[in-house]
Amino acid sequence: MPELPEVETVRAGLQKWVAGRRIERVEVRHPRAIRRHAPGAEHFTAALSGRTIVDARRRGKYLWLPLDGPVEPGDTAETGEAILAHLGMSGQLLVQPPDEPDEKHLRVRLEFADGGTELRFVDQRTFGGLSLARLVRAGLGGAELPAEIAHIARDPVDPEFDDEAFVAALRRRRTGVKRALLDQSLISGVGNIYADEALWRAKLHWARATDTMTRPAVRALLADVRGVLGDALRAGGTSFDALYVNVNGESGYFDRSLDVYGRDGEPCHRCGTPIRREPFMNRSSYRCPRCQPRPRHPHP
DNA sequence: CCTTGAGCCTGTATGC
DNA sequence: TGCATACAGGCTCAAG
Repeated sequence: MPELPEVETVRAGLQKWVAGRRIERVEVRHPRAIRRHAPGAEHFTAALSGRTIVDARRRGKYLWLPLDGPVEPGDTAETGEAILAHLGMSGQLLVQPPDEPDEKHLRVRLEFADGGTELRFVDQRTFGGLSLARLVRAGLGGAELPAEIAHIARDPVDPEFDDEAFVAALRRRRTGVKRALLDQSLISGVGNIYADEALWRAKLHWARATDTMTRPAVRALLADVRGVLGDALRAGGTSFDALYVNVNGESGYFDRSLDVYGRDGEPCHRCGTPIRREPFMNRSSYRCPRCQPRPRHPHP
């Protein structure tokens, strides 16, 4: 499942393979894949044709491709436009030769004026999608980013991530610590997998009440979040099935070094106690019952 | 305002 | 064999 490390791997691939290339033709094969683009498929296709992709950027799990050329008529303070992409659970952005047969779940195809490789958005479960976004300046001295994601917090890999503001904000919340880690308006880029991994490293139960955590405990957790993400980034992203592949179709391999996620019944790498899977927010959480015992006063 | 939980979507795995 | 059910889970939106 694409979380921050996987999306960053894709971003780096896009920067290498599509930045600087002019879009000639766009084909929308499934309307749901551009459902966040309100004006519809025809507008999306027309607006992209002839534009050049100038960069590949990312915040959390979102990535966008800034475009050259004209902004929409009437725009004033805005700084430009970009193709905004979210991979959802099963989305892939593949750079493929034109003669490569279409993937079964091909949703959008971008062909370039140079006649070389094309960019394909492939997504089995269609939780992800593409849209055309306006770039805006987020606050004074803020980053330039798509208007739709201006509410998303900086991710912990961002050099401008404010550690102490995060520590204070988390401690102000009245919720469980895992829910806080998954809240993209508090910290972005962390999903179910890396949340579980970071909590295992920090020896914290998912239901630990955020307002009972000390400042040093939150700082330590943040360091473990960075540790997990950093290890995954170095490994090139995680893959659990064939659904996630990077921009060139190459599978990630960080799954070999996971400590808890997907390891129900297998021994904890620290103490040998069998890892346990349990329901959490309509999905699953994995933890070591001994290293991460239920807190005395869990958040309900 | 903040917190919570249902629903979206489709392919795979499992049980009867 | 066929059918039903559970599961994967980031995000949105409505309700509390």
